[in-house]
Amino acid sequence: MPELPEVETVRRGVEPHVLGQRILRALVREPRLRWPVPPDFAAWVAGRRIVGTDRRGKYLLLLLEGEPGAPPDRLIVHLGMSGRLLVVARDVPLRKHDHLDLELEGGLVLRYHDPRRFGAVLPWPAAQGAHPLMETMGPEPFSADFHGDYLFQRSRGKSAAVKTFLMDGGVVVGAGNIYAAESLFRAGIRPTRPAGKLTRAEYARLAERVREVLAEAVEQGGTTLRDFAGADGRSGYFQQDLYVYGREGEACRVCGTAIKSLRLGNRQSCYCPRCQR
DNA sequence: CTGTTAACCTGAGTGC
DNA sequence: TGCACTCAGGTTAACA
Repeated sequence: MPELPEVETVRRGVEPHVLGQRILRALVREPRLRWPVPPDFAAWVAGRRIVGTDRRGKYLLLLLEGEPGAPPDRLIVHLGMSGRLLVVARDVPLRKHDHLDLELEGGLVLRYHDPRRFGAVLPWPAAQGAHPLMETMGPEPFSADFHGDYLFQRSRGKSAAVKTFLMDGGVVVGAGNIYAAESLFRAGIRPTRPAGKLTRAEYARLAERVREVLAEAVEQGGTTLRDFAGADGRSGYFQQDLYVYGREGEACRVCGTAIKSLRLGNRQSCYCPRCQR
């Protein structure tokens, strides 16, 4: 499910409900996520106040009040492929795969739901410094560090397909299968081109389109194909704006040519053979 | 080092 | 209906 726009949509949906709220109690029904929820998790979060939210790549962060004067601890939430983080009333009945609840003092519950359990909920004390997961990440697409020249430099000597390169979280965070395909379409670049062979100008275009696509998708509340929902359970709308993803065999919305599909790194990759060279 | 593949897990869809 | 099979928005461990 969730690439950067979906995670950002969830963050924005969650934030107003949780800001300043104290977590009264945590209930872990199923600790077996991508990484196990540690046994002391409930004790670690109980009584803590949520002082902020943040996002790094596809990771949603809840900032928890630490010792006075100390930086906030973090609760790292990853939605994997099928995860949801919902704000619900306390009496909303449990469904299958509701793995974890954070009960807030105002009466609401932050509920983590994830059928495939590819996601994670991890406590991360500030005293432990940066999480290893965040250490190896590339720049945020909306940061000043992300631009065409950066992609150009990073890609030199690489023979891997440009789409694979773009989806590598060590290069830039946030673009998964949908948005990599859409960005490449808008930039007019074929996903199979070896990353090291693109020109500086092509990367300038690509960086711009990556930002554009992600920004539009955030604006639309993300893309809902199956599993994704915002914190309020509602769908996103960006699926209406897709040019290539999931449109194999359909007519290109720009030139009418049939959209083609192939597999790159075991991922379906759709493109327009006429618009993308 | 780079690049590719399989694996993690459940559910939905398809074809027989 | 049911069974076997394929595929799905992410990430990483294991391999060549």
